[in-house]
Amino acid sequence: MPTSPATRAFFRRPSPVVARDLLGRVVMSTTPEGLVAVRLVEVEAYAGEDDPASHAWRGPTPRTRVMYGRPGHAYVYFSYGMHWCVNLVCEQEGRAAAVLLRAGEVVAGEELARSRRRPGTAHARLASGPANLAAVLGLDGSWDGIDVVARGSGLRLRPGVPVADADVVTGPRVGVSRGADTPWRFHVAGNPCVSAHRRTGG
DNA sequence: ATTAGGATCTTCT
DNA sequence: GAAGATCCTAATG
Repeated sequence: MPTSPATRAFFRRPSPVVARDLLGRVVMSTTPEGLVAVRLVEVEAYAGEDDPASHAWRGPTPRTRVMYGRPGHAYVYFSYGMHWCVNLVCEQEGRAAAVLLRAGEVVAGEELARSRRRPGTAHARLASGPANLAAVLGLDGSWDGIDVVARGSGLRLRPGVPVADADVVTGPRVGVSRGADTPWRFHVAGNPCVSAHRRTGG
């Protein structure tokens, strides 16, 4: 029964299980500018080629190459011509399952995180939304494929404070039309950093 | 409070 | 040519 997100076994499990377990965990990026850490409060699971909402639905492309690789690596993709978003690859090699990191609270490196966002952004909004979360961590395409389990990696996970079942809310994934009936979005009930409160409530 | 539009990548039709 | 795992700003009620 893996409990630490810093192990390969943690990511070998089904992506919805990994997603739920990631709530409350801390993602940390280290760059020459410094360190930023975010405690996750909202994530979404995607399956591989079985999942019509997944980037891997139609099979491998150059972009999704990393999704088909080993678990515990980051799949970083460019969205809507503007934004970067981060997933963590799950299950065994070849399965293309992943968890999208959607929102969190900045718990370390607030000043650096703030410098990567619009001036005047409220604390709770710094990492609210997948592109915002990637932005405060300083991530872009050069991070695609990075191993978050490897010691000394620039992107790592910490145990954080796990979230009790009573505080976990599940629902349909945000912004997807195909596969919208699959309740694989997980977030912390009532947390102000959750990105889709206004749209879906809870 | 809600809505509409812009930015311009990757993939599919 | 269109849609998408988005976010921000400006224009409206």
